[in-house]
Amino acid sequence: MNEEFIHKWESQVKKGILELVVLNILNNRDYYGYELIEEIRNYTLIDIAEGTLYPLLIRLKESNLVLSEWVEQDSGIPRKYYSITMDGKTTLKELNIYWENLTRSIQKITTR
Amino acid sequence: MNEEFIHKWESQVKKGILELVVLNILNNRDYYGYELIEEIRNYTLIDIAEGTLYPLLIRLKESNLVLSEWVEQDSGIPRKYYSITMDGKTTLKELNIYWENLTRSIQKITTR
DNA sequence: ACTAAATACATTGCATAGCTATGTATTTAA
DNA sequence: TTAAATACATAGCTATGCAATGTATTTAGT
Repeated sequence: MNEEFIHKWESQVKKGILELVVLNILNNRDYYGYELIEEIRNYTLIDIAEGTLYPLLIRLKESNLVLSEWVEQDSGIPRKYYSITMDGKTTLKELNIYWENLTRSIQKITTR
Repeated sequence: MNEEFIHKWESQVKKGILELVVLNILNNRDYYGYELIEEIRNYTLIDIAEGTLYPLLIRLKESNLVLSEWVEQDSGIPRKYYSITMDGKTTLKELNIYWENLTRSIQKITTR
């Protein structure tokens, strides 16, 4: 068993998948960044680094798939909430279709 | 719908996944590179570029997950056949476990 | 009261992998 | 005879995850 290979591979596998995960979570309700990290860890056991998530959210915004809004708190640091756009929803549908076909075909290979 | 985003995303999603696919296919029998491209296209509809596969196979070999052997043909160009190693098999089991957990958790997010 | 941890955002630089383009060489089909 | 297919390979570009680092506020522990 090649531990180093597996470690690097796990990082590579996350590329692209994290955007899929974030968009799907934002499709349910609005989240702020720090909250998303916890939510993703709870749902997928993926420990997403802050240095990964914040640039990711900026990319999604620049692609017009999400919007962001600063929200002051009664107590504590202001939070930047993200919401999915109409374009984000239609794009997400395409991603989910691609993902489903991909996982189904890989399923066939791993179990035959 | 953001076509450009989707196009880039599909490339990113393949990172890591292609190694999983190749190792799983090699787990059944030996293949040569050019043959793998066709096999992957048939099974997964993923059109893998030659410039992607050959470096990938070299990486797998350098990680001792596969072996390669030149095989002369009665007619035509010699083929370099790849076979999975013992280390490759145990590593692949780990990758498949990670992959199954990952896809199962994403499944929960996309359908809730 | 002081300190460490948690919360909440962000950026820089590195390592890695997919893709296009290009190259070599042989064989087959038009 | 020319184009396409077979079969291998590499260079450079682009994009993303991650560790490290930074700022600032709030909360919990001693």
